[in-house]
Amino acid sequence: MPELPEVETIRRTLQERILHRRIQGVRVSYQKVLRNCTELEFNQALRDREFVQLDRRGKYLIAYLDSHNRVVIHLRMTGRLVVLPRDYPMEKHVSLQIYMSGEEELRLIDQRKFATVYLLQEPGFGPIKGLATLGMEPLEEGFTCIYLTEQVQGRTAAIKSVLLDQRRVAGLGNIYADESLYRAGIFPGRPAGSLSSTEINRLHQSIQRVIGEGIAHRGTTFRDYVDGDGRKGGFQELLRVYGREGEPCRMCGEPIGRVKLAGRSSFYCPLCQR
DNA sequence: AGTAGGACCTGGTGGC
DNA sequence: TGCCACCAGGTCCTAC
Repeated sequence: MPELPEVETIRRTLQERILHRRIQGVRVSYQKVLRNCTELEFNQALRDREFVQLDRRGKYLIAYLDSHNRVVIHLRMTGRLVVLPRDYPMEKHVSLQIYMSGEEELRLIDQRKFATVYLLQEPGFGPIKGLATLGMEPLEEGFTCIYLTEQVQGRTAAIKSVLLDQRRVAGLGNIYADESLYRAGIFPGRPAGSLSSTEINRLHQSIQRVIGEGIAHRGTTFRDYVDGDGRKGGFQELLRVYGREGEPCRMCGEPIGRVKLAGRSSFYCPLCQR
């Protein structure tokens, strides 16, 4: 579900509510959510500790304990993280609860059970391959036109697939990739290597703008995304193509089209995107 | 090296 | 109302 702007919004809202609070224990109701440790090990590592820092890399959340151990969470499609009073009624699909001082708890709720949680007790991100191999983030200093050019040149794969490849650009998902390509006027199925330098420049600018605006609007609630406070995002009002099949393009009025690329729906304007 | 397809899961929607 | 096929914002693995 959440892409970079949503995960960043969750990070910002959550850090106010979980940092520097004593962890009293954990409860794992879906065992497979823990990918590299048992419930017992997880409980032992967290109990009587506190989180001191909450970072984000791509779509991963990284929570640092005062022991220097780290908890890494990826929400995948439907994961949600919310802080609630301990006696708040249990929702369906709760995978994990972390009990904190102050009679509150952090809940991981995940309808499709794809979300993953790791406990890292050694330096580095080795055990989490996707995290260890992430590319540049759109708003990171190193994400330059030159960098993007290196990522696309010589590739025959569709530019959309390249944008979704987290090793090349960290944090884009289906929504923000489509919105970036629309704003750059590039058809998602174009071979990446066929983009001119002008198009790469436009795409670079579009990605940064779309991600920046996405964060400013606290993410996109297309289905059920909410931040750590339970609030919906606002960027869905600003979507130009995603989910708008058949509706008029805001630039030219042509009905928005949809194609399957790499198994994913891609929305685009047949006239504005070449 | 690339890419297509299946796997991981559940629920909502639309067709009949 | 019931049943069924299909769809979903992500990533990983295997097979070609």
